[in-house]
Amino acid sequence: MYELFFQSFADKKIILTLEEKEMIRKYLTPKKLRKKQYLLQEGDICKTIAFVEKGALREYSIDENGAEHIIQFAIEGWTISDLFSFLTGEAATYNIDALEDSELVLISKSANEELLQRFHKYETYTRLQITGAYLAMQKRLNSINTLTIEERYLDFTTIYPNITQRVPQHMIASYMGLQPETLSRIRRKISVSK
Amino acid sequence: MYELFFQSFADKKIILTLEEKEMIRKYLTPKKLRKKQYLLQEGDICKTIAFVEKGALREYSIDENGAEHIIQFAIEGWTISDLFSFLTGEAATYNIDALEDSELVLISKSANEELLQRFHKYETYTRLQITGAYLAMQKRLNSINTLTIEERYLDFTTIYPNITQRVPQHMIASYMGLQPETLSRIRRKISVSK
DNA sequence: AAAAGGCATTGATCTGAATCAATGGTTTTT
DNA sequence: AAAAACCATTGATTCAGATCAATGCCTTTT
Repeated sequence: MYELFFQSFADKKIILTLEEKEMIRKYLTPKKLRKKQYLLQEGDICKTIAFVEKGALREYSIDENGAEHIIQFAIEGWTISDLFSFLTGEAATYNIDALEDSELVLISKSANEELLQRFHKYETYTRLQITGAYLAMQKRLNSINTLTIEERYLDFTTIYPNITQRVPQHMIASYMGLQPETLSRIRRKISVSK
Repeated sequence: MYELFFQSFADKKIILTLEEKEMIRKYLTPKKLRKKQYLLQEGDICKTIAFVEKGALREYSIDENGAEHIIQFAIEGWTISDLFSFLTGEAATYNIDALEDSELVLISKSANEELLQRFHKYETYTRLQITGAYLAMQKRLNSINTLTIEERYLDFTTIYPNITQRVPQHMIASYMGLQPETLSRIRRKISVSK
């Protein structure tokens, strides 16, 4: 259990002994989520960071017109949370729900704090994790300003080839800040030119 | 010297003794930059993280049409770098230059690595720093998808009231992903409605 | 098995931002 | 002090993506 979670330490060159894994394991809680089930709703306080062992989730905000805007997908190996709410204890501005039946590893606020204090490698893990997330988001922001929509979609399909198969197209449009009709037309354009 | 730099530790509730400050100071290099001078050019390898003690800088990419796209401003108390290039040693994709005569504190790659290894509080500082940057960027990305341009500009002026006075308007347009003409019209619209 | 709901696609039209162009003011250079 | 470069603003026009609308397919519900 928690294979992928521990794998994500190894991916960052953080080597854990069996004892260390045992120790960390005590701070973790497994959780299964059915498709369409919420992990977090806007207004609630985000109590956990979730690591995805299996399945797929989305994080999104809802604007004043009731439209959803997806800011992140999370599949196997990804971490998802309303980090601002988690860290500050303020009401969440994002919703998180499952796009497929999913298996998560949850880290509570107290678990996170204790792990950070007591276990140096966990702080390093956290630092590398957030650094990677920062760089990915910076790249995404830059793509929005410098690339055409076609290029951005092709980028998306190469970076997340799996998600394209698993997630409805209108959600990819939402992630890209487009209307579903627009993404449909972009895809047609691309398929014609090939 | 380095007042603001050490202040940014205190802001994060990281208390440093005089001895610790002395120790850190040995890893830092001061640098002055004239207005319009480059700190980093696309294609070079980013050798340092820069903390701004005084002045203002911008970080931007240049697209295939030669247009500039500003992804970040940095004024007093901010940190600026092409983090991807710094961490991987690959060629930088961003340019950084000074918008005013500026005074920086530079942290080299080796200094960063040694500080991370030898001084736990520095790793914590780094972690909190990148976490704040991540949250700010996430908020910015969400604003792009959920707010009108007017709202985004008003947000910008409240979050960075100083930058508005110090930076040419067309650069703020670039940061927002707009044409200068469009931002000018938005501003007129806002001033009329008040 | 039938009905309902969700989804991708396509067409027609509208609209907000980009583009092109000109002007006057301000700052920088010489 | 004059010339040059830079910049914000305004007007006219264009265009890409949004919106409105309809259709057929597929999946889920009953």
